Amino acid sequence: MARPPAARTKVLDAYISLLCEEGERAATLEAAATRAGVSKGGLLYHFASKEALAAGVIESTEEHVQLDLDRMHEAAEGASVYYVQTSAEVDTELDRHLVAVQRLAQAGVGSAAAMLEDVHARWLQLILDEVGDPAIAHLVILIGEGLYAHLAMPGSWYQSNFEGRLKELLELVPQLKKLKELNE
Amino acid sequence: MARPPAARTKVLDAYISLLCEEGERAATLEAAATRAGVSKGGLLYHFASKEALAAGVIESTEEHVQLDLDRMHEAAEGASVYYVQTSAEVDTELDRHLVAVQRLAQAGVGSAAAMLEDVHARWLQLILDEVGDPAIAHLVILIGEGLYAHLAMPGSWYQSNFEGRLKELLELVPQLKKLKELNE
DNA sequence: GTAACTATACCAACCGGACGGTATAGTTAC
DNA sequence: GTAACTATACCGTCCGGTTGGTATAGTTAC
Repeated sequence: MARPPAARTKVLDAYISLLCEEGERAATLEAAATRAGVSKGGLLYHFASKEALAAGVIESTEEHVQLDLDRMHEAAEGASVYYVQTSAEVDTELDRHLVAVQRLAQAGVGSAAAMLEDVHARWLQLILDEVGDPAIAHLVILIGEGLYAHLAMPGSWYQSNFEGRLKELLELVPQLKKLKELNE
Repeated sequence: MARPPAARTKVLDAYISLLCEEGERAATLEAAATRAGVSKGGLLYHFASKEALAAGVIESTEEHVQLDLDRMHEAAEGASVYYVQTSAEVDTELDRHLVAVQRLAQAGVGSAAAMLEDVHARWLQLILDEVGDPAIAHLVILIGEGLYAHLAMPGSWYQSNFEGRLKELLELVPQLKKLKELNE
């Protein structure tokens, strides 16, 4: 191997950015190549098809997810709080990847949808391990999902209405565990 | 004047179905026309452009949203519970419309994104009127959003994991109001 | 009352552009 | 000399939109 495949990484990153910022429809092969500063031929040298590109995104995402799950497992603040907090983070590499995968899933890429299901299942398991009760775990997952949906949506409604309230929200999350007792 | 424009309604319904079931990319003019049992030309007679079709969906959605907000305002079980419950309903006309608008928003249709922001703001206001505390209202909105995100996602993970747990969840929602006191 | 005309509600065929993908010939860095 | 590209040209397909036409029902003029 002579030179390291610099283009491969750049193309993947550009494609993810396009998916996040412009949507799946705008994320064409040529647009990805241009944004990556690579020729279309160069892109297709590394990713033989658009499907292969999507697979590349998913593969790269899986690595980030695995790291996140490890951190979540060992988080001092608990899995639930960690999960909600990271769901609200916009600028991490993991979130960029997950938004991209979400876009792919909604565009009909089956493996992307499957991956999201799998990730959700793994998140749920860790939260369930912490909080014990399935209904509470359900609640926590939904809150994270809700935050996530806002991030994945174009527009700034979330920013202007919930900004700064995140800290307050995170303080409420550990209290959710008490709900079950309260309910009985 | 003469015949009623039967095609118009059928086309709108077909386009919404396509957006929900197959995604924005598959929701082409020809696909919508075919599903509506109309020629492409016939479709374009009623909706001069794809943009006009989207506008038709949004307009139709606005009517359903208005009805829902009225019902939410007068719901005996309270705005929060009503909101979460209806967020989990898959088969209503309103949800079909909202999923369609969401798909449009993520495909870059600005007016669709604007509408969703507006609807969220109105939902939040009603919930805030009920629960008083902004952080709790925040929480409720996010739970509904989370449910909604699952519905809008292809795949059946939600069905197999959360099915039947909705009742339990809905019982927890009114308890959320107590969180604030608990926290102090 | 009927012929001429208008408006509505479509359909079928086509056009231009974009996009995914192929092919090929040449270039650069190690 | 080989992996990692660039550059360009091209093909088939699909998609949004245009055009030209048809059928039907109501409206007007006489």
